[in-house]
Amino acid sequence: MASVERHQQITDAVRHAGQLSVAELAELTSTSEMTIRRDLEILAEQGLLERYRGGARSLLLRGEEPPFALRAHDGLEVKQRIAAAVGAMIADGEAVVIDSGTTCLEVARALTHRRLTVMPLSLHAANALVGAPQLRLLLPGGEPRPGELALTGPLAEASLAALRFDTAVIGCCGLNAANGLTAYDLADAAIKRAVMASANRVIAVAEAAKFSRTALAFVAPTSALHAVVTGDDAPNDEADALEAAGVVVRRV
Amino acid sequence: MASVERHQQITDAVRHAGQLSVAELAELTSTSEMTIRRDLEILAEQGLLERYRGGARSLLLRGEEPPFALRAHDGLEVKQRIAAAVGAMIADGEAVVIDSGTTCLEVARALTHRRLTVMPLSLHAANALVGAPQLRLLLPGGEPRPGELALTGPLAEASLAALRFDTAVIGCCGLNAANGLTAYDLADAAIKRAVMASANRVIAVAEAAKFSRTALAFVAPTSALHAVVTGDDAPNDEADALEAAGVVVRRV
DNA sequence: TATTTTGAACACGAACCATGTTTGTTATGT
DNA sequence: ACATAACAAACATGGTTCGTGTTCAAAATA
Repeated sequence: MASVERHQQITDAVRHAGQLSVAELAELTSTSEMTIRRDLEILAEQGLLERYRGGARSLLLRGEEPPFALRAHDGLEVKQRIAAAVGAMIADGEAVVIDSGTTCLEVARALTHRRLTVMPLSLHAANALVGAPQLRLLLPGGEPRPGELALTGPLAEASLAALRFDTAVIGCCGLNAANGLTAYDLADAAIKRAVMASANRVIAVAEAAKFSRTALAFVAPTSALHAVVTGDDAPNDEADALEAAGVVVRRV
Repeated sequence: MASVERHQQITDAVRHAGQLSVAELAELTSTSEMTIRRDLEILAEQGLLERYRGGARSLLLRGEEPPFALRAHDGLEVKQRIAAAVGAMIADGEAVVIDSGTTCLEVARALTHRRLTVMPLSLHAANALVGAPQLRLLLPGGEPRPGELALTGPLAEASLAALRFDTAVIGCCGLNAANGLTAYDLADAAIKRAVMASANRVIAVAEAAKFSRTALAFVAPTSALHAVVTGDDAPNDEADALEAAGVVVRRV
């Protein structure tokens, strides 16, 4: 599949330049203009960019969260390492709630063949877990946000309020000592808080980039976490601050 | 895809004979034994049959409900006609809850491009509706039953109890004047009752075969229904009995 | 131990997908 | 209104994948 990386290339180039012409993109990727047009059609359908006559402009604003399909393939190896480490921290028989997001989706995949009770908070993870023989799968209600398929809203919160989990695995958009754990989406932040309230142990997953980012919605201070699993390239000062706050830090 | 109809052929033959050898199946389908083995591996994974050395035996017991994947392609045209008719009975802007099952899945598909609020009771339907632009999608909580992916249990009932719908579309395993609406699964029957309690109007969908069948779990008498949509080959006496009970009957 | 069944490995062919080219249509600018 | 550029549909082509058959070594059964 050379096409997916060309799509990535186009998306990146358009995002960086703001807008680019079909001819420029054809030259950049050394393909025909027709191929570029077909690509742009697909990418526009995914909401990544907007076509205009002669080219396309990016719809990914600075600071805005890129769509799920894009993030899913980004840094997959790190996410899988993190997911494996989280899996090792969970004992058979536990009841686990897994947040939405691409890293948490990998965690769900890593737990597929375990003997556990699992409640995923996104349909992506739910679909990944369907059919797992030893797994007891539990779904919260809610409204799936387009693309992300994260279940939010009163129904989701009610589902969480009715349950108590051994472990919660939550993702985040930003995580640092100064601003705590933050999320892009307000409804998502509310869910994360509900999750943390109904779990005995909270494990946060966060690639290194998350430490230097802060999103709109505040969820909780870092002291509310019991453990953070991150990549081996996480900044030392943030890791130290977490440990000083009593959080177990695992770098993989 | 000639393979799917060969799978169907194998499943039917094995179910009819109880068990068959690899050689017999190879001759029946005029393929190689290796292909049969690969097919059996797939079918065994789906729980349709059980392999033993030299052949396979059916796991589909008489009277038991065949698995979802099998029913989904059976009588698809009728189901789609029924689904279209149901769609015509629903007005834009309504809040609709859609039951699990293959016929209801078609109803969900028929509503994809409508402007509605929809709560599907199975993950199959949920996945079919994800990404529909004009649709407000709402999911109940619950435990997805393997294969069927119908959401059941206390979480699902709680989600339903919190909502009021304009219309409920429910499927069934059996439907006739003598035994009312019946379902194979107890948990499913409980959900159907909850659905009916939280909807102003109840439309049941039922292919003709459902009228001559009665399943284990009683859900409700036919008088609890407002309308029944069925195929044009539905038995007259049952249709008359329904109309006598004040139920609108639509045959398509 | 002899025989049969099985599944992994390789090979072949068909179907499918992505790409490029051509051509007619549509939109834009002067 | 005309000329030009961009677009999209239609067709052809090359590459890839998927399904199937064959062969052979390993495993299970008698």
